[in-house]
Amino acid sequence: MDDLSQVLRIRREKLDRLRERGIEPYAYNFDATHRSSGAVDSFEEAEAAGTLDEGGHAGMVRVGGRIVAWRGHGKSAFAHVEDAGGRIQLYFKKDVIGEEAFADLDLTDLGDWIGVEGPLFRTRTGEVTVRVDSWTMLSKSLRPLPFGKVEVDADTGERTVHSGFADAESRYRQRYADLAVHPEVREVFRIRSRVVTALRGFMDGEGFLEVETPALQPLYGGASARPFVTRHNALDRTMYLRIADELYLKRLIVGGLDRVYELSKDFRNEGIDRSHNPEFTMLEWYQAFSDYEEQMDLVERMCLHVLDTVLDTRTITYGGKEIRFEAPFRRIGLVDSLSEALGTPVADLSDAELRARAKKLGVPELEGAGRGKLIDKLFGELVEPDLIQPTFVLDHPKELSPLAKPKRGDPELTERFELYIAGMEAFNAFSELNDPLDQRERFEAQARLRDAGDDEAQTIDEDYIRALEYGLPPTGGVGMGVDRFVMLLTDQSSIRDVILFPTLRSEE
RNA sequence: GACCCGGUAGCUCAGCUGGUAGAGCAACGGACUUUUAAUCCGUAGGUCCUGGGUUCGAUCCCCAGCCGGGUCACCA
Repeated sequence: MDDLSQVLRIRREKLDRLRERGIEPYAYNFDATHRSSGAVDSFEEAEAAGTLDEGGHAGMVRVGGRIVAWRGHGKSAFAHVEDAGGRIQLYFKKDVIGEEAFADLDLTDLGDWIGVEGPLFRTRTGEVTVRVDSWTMLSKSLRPLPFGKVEVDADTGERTVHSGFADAESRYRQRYADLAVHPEVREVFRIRSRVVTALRGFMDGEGFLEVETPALQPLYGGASARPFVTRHNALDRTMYLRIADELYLKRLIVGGLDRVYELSKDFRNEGIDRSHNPEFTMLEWYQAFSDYEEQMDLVERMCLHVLDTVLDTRTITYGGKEIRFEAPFRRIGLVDSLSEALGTPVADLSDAELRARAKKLGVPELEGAGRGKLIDKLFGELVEPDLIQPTFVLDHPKELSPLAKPKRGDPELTERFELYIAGMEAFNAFSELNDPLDQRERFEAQARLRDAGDDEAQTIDEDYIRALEYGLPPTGGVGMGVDRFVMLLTDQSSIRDVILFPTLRSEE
């Protein structure tokens, strides 16, 4: 204990003193009658109904919470405790709770969980408060939480937090502390949960069946990304964590489950930045007899459903920009919009000319890039930054879309869309390629890319081709980055801020 | 992976041309029975990220590393 810092040592000493005084510092349960917000509501109802007693007290409540603020006044004290409903003020008075119970308050600290019982009243300054008759220790905190002091402007209600918990690294590593001291962080994850619930509700309502496919796979596919590689001992073979759900879900369409969706973690062994975490949440769905046109309508309806359900608005602010969701969303052709940006039809430009344009814009690493890649790069440079309002980008080059059907009337393109919102790709969809022979050729083209050194090119999945040979009906499929969508709805600039425990390097 | 920025008390930060460190909050002791960033008086609290180097002397300068943030690249 000598090697503990002063603040930790003193709390250990208080723990010992609690036990010496016969107080168990770690309780088994607490029978609360209200959450803090409900207690305040009950007081205001009594007040409105005129049922307060002469002293201005409403009925007894029992509330449990974490002590987040303390103001001692000698023979009395004010505190705030916080629970899932918010904060409520407590008023401890020596001649109400008794000498001994009041003295025991010396052994409490910010961060302790306590339970209190007493009637509610309104203080001179107007705050609904529990006048504590008795209190119990629920859990002694041995490590100080980095509470900031919260200043609330009486006129505007504006909250200012003084010297809070700002170190990004600590906040991610100790998310429990981040959540404990930041109600607004808790709110982000409540919204995340509601978004997921709304997505499920939408898919279920559209007649889709929620399914679970393997996360641990003998062969990975369905996207271009490097996988996490692991080993199954009993089978004595290499296994991969999935990078996408796509190929398994389409096997289910072959099997006759005509509308399926999966909401799950995918894993990609790539870099980490503000919009990428190695494990992330995808929603993918596939609908038989459908194509990408119909899926655009479905995506629009889904976005509006989630916004209506979770935020009750169709206008959001992201990074200071107002984003309006109004169906139909804008639709632009990838190649058409690029032609416009270039001032010359892309079709009239040779690969060499495209390469020269890209080089002029400072696009690096163009060696070996094919026409499709050049078009994609130029699009990313010239068009993408302006896609703030929800915009469907249509019909990507075939080379970039090995699982999408050729576009009707233009076999160099595919029937594919990506939905961009606030410059971020949030959805990706195809009319699914269901010609097994074409699919084999596409896989083989990918294999040639692999042999040429592209370790993100897709691998040939013979079992998937076998499934296609049995017959995949026309199918529309969509993948949605759930984390990114939550970023939009919660106005968070980093994916780490919508993932409870983002991937970090080891602390040691 | 490249570049830029950062790592000092439990938290938020300051620290001058190099002389082994300060503040506010939290904590501790005292005063205070309606406060709310409570107030007032006092006290204690440090692996200055790690390891080398330069120097009489390094939180500070140099090198290497670790961790984080940002930008770019990668991630169709």
